[in-house]
Amino acid sequence: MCARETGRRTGRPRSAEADRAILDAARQALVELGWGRLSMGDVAARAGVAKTTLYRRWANKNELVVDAVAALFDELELPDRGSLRADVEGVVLQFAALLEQPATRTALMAVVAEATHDEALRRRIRAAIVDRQKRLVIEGRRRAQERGEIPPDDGDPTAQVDLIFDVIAGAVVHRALVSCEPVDADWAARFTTVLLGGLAAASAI
Amino acid sequence: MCARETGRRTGRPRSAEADRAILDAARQALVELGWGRLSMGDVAARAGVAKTTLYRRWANKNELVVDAVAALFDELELPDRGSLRADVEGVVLQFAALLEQPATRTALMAVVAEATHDEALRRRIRAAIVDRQKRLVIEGRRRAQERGEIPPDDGDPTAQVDLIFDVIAGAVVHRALVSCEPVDADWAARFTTVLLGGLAAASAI
DNA sequence: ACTCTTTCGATACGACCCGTAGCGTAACTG
DNA sequence: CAGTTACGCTACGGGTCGTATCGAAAGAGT
Repeated sequence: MCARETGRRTGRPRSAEADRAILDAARQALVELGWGRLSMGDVAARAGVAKTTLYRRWANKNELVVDAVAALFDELELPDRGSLRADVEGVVLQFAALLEQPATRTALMAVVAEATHDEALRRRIRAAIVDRQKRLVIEGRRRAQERGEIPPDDGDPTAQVDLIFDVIAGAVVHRALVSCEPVDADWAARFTTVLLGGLAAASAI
Repeated sequence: MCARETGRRTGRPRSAEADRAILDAARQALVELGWGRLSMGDVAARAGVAKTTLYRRWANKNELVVDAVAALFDELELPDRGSLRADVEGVVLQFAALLEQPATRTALMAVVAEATHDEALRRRIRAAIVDRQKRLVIEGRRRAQERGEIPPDDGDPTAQVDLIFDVIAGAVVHRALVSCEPVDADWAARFTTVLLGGLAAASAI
């Protein structure tokens, strides 16, 4: 989205090191200053590059910050822990650990807030962050079906996947970012009990 | 937080009409422009007052916007609909309707994002918005216990109230603001089924 | 009526930031 | 070496924040 590949045959190549330095500087500045007080000049100074270099790669502040944030969520995974309950608790704690890092927390809230009145930014965030994490729900469901813990699909599972995703991500984000209370193993266990009990009741209809 | 009561014995009184005009203008500007592009000069112009008048009442932009937002959540209520399920569905839809208003949506996200790196603002928001809404959960629980739908408390119900609150508010906020999909009667019904089933399973332990 | 106190409107101001433009230089290619 | 592109640097216009200043207005008390 920043460096063109086609038509670039000669000339001084872009510094990949500068890319990393800029994104790191942007994340660091976002943590320390927040969205409003983050300035492009400051990011450039932290990265040790000129401000014009930032604008050669990203069109504006929003684009740069979103790119800096998107990479933070790539580390989420869903290792097979042997049972649906363990998988859910595992991903809840993993997600919570990510949100406990000030970088991720500040970045996510800032980006979501900015997207509230920017449709293009909203689409970009949904594609880069939200839809990507839904894979975790889909994968966990598939494993649980293979284990026989939940019944196989009858029809389109999209609605149920969306509901589960909103409940998990919503509850964790709300507790971590709005209520500002810890998402520890005890909370994860109680939350998982509610979620699995609820899904069992819902599928029994 | 703005008008002092002690020591104010004489002089020209503050215009209460200006207060309302400023808060209305701030909400309107927040909807149209978002946090980043909302300017104090613009709010002053919309309200028909001088910019200095804003700074005489609020220390800075954050304080003004938070005050403008806090009032939006006062309209939430929990009418008795006769059953726990109906009460939950009612408050979910009511909350969702509030979040569907661009004013509330933009304002909430902007304020939460701003609070991520501002401890004082965070405390203010929790006291003014979060803790206030927990009353809805406490009241709904009490009614359900009186009806015999859920067992009475054994010990401190704080943890369960907090969990329920995070699940309800988190799921609704996440669907409405992050997933950007509608919270309609169908979704509310399915969500309530999951929640009540989960609570029944949790209390059966 | 007169004074005192406080608020109000209007204007100007310094500081900061965004995003752009121009220029000379560095790095890489054929 | 010539051509092309990225880079650092500087400067700029436009906008905003928050403050300062000053005269006028609106009440309260005597």
